[in-house]
Amino acid sequence: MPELPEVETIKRELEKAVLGKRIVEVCVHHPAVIRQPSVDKFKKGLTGAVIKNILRRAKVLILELSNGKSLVIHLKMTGQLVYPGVSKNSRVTFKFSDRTCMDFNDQRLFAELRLMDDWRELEFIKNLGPEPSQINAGQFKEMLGRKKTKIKPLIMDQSFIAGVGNLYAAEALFRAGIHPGRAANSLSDKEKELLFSQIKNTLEEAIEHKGSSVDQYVQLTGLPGGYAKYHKVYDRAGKPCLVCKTPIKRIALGGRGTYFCPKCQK
DNA sequence: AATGGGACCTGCGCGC
DNA sequence: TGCGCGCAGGTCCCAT
Repeated sequence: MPELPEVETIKRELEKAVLGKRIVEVCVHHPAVIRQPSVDKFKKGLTGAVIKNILRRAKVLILELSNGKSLVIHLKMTGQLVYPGVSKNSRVTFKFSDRTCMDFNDQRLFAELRLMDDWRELEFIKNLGPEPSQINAGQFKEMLGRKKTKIKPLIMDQSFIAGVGNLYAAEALFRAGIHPGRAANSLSDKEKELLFSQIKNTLEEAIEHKGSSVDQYVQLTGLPGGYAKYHKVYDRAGKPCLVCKTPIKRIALGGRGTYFCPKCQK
């Protein structure tokens, strides 16, 4: 499932691969993924446009175009962008003037593609909290202070802080030694600072390894990311903690699978 | 305000 | 062998 590191990886690869290219044709093989506007307007608005700028906000990719519009892509769980495209089971194919193409794939059809006049007007983007890289520990502490929510669902809340999903929330909490079910305002100042630095560290390390390939995520090239082998708790239920050998536990928090070490995380 | 659950969707792994 | 079930998770939406 693409979270901040996976989307950032794709963003950086897109900059190398398709920035400056002109889109000459868009083939929509599964219209359900086009959320805005109509499929027809989507295709017309993209055809002939040059990709001028590529941005990431939270888990959202934004391709700004020469005609002033933006292609806004949320991969959700199983969305993929692959370049050069192989046109096998793709939901959408983007063809460029140099005769190369890019595939958008999405097994489960949760992903969302939009063509917008101003991506900043997307409600989801308006409501996003800050990027972890754009705040400091003091600000993070202040944000946490007022919240009574359980800490793990809170750091996964995109309106609280942007880009952290289920996997990295679990990993960061393990590294900070904090139980995922703790009330946010029960964390000591020291724990808040540690959690903040571990969120940043975990995300940065994952970006260095080009993301975690669990489920469907692949890099733009179609190759898997390399970070999954460094996971300490995610998807390791029953396996020994890499620090203390206690079996990793799985519970549900906010309806999501939550992995933690009952001994290391208090 | 916070929390829980279901919905969206499909493929996979499990148990019988 | 084959079937049915639960599960996976990002986000939205509704109910409590």
